[in-house]
Amino acid sequence: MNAPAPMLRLTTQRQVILEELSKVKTHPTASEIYDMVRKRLPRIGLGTVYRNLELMAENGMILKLEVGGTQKRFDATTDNHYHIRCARCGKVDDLEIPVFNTLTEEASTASSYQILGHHIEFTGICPECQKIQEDEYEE
Amino acid sequence: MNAPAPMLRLTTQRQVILEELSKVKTHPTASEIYDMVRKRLPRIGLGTVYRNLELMAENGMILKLEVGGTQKRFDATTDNHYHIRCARCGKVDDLEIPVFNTLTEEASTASSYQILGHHIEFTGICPECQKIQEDEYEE
DNA sequence: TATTAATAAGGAATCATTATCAGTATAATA
DNA sequence: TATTATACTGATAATGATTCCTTATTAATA
Repeated sequence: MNAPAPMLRLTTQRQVILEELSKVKTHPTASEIYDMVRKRLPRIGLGTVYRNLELMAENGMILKLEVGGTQKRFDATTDNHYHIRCARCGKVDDLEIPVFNTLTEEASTASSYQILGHHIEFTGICPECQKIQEDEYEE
Repeated sequence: MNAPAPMLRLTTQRQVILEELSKVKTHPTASEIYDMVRKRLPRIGLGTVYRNLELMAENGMILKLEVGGTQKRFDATTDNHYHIRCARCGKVDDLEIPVFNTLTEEASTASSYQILGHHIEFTGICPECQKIQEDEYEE
């Protein structure tokens, strides 16, 4: 059915993308990663960044976050954890609360889907944007 | 700061969009809603559908789902509930498990964000796609 | 080292969504 | 009811994110 997956070469581009993504605690979008990587590889193409993020996500090397907002975000930490997204600026951070492994079982009994996993996304206002909002009130 | 919100007129287009969205239990995308509405209003524009879905979401009449996948989805049921998305066909269904209101408080203590809410999205394979996968194995 | 398969870069193409604008419909009120 | 102000529509253009395509490179290995 599926063609055999080609072996992944560890090219310079791929390595740098992975390194830069691992450096940050945020969850950058493809074009943010492109900007980060371009400082070290000025001739890299945006398409290369997209292709490799996709390939590495398929191989479980990184996580592609299917969160709200218009752009997909990527994460070098692959173990399950939850996220919080700023409703104002769109930034995504990790949330340090334990993962509810029981949720998947609970969902299995409530649904005819074959459950694969779950993700919790909180919405809020980040500290920076809280400040900006306060300033706006003062004007 | 913000201009006063204009009053919302209940135009035919708006009414039909709301009616069609209320008819279905799924969570259609804007273009799916466009197709549904066009059977009754053949001359409606796609932009009108987008504009009105956005306005009605701002007014709390419907829910704009910030779920994974490339397209936004809309929901006529505005009370908080969780969703499950098919990893294969992208369909989104409701999940009948109770909402964890305590989660928001828990997140508040774990984060410096001002928490507004949360959403849980399960991933799985819908019954239809399970069938298709079984058929593929037999070949 | 020669072969070949995966990969890169660059640009075109696509898809979803938003913005613009000119004309129309509706509500407010004179 | 006529006038005026404003919301709204439909068509189309513009934008933004992502994917696709083509040709040239590059890494693995025979």
